[in-house]
Amino acid sequence: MKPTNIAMALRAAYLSLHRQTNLYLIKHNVTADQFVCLAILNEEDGITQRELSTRAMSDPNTISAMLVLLENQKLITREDHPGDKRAKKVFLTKKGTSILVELIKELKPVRDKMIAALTENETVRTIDSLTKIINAMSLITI
Amino acid sequence: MKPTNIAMALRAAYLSLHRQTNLYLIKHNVTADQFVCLAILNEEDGITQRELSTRAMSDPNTISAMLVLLENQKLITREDHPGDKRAKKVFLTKKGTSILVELIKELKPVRDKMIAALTENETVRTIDSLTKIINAMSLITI
DNA sequence: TTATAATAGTACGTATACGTACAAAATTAT
DNA sequence: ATAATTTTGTACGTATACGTACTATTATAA
Repeated sequence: MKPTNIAMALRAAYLSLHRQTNLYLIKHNVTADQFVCLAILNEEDGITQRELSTRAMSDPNTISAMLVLLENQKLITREDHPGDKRAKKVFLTKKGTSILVELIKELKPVRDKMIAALTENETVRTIDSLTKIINAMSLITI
Repeated sequence: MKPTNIAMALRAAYLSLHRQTNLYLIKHNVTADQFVCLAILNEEDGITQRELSTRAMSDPNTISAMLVLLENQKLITREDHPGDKRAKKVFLTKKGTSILVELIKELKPVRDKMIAALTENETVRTIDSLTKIINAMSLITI
């Protein structure tokens, strides 16, 4: 598998990673994208949906739908924002926090494959290059 | 925007590129993923849906649904495979071929941003690293 | 040759991506 | 202070991602 251009390489790499991640998480009834949300909330609780969508690189509509599902599974809760009646603050529940620990364990083989695939230098350089692409493609710069 | 790990960097870079591409193509009623299919068919006509799904890194179900939409727009046609009654061969129509030319023109700003974002060496190295990730994440190696 | 397994494609269901449109609330402009 | 604009979140619709299940066909095994 050798993509001819960087766009197809990005597509193939992202989709492959996404599929692998979903495969390892499916037994916990959590998707790769839901894992991203849970992990972000684990870093900082009580952020707004807007902030969560920014950090997760997801559309606010998508976050809205995902949070309904995560709420139904009792992995997160939402509270009215005290200072802004439009906004909602999102919190990990105890169940969400403990499941996240399991998910992280479950994903160890994926992390290991990723670490084995690239040297440390390559990893740093690749993140650097991807960051440049992200900034170049940023919608803000239109 | 500086992702902390390579998984999130990949996610952010791919989604950003995908959004940019969709933005530039929407006026032609073609999505980024449909563009991928059209471009692959332009390289080689008459391949099966299975082959197309492999090259596009898409699920056969997804390809099936996309081809219905592209067929409705008269951008592709499908014929029974002469040697395999299960399979279908996919072809670009004249309209599909000429629209693809327009789409490629439309995407010039995206290509230019991508070229400006990385040096030639960086681009080569990034494709190389992404290829390693693709192979590491390949479902075949499970 | 007949039974079994594998393959190509589709139907259906759920999750995600995201556009448009909307209501409620907050911010800014005048 | 009031009007105009922006922001937060949701509802709805279409496209994509992909699992499961199914039919038809092909390839393989017995």
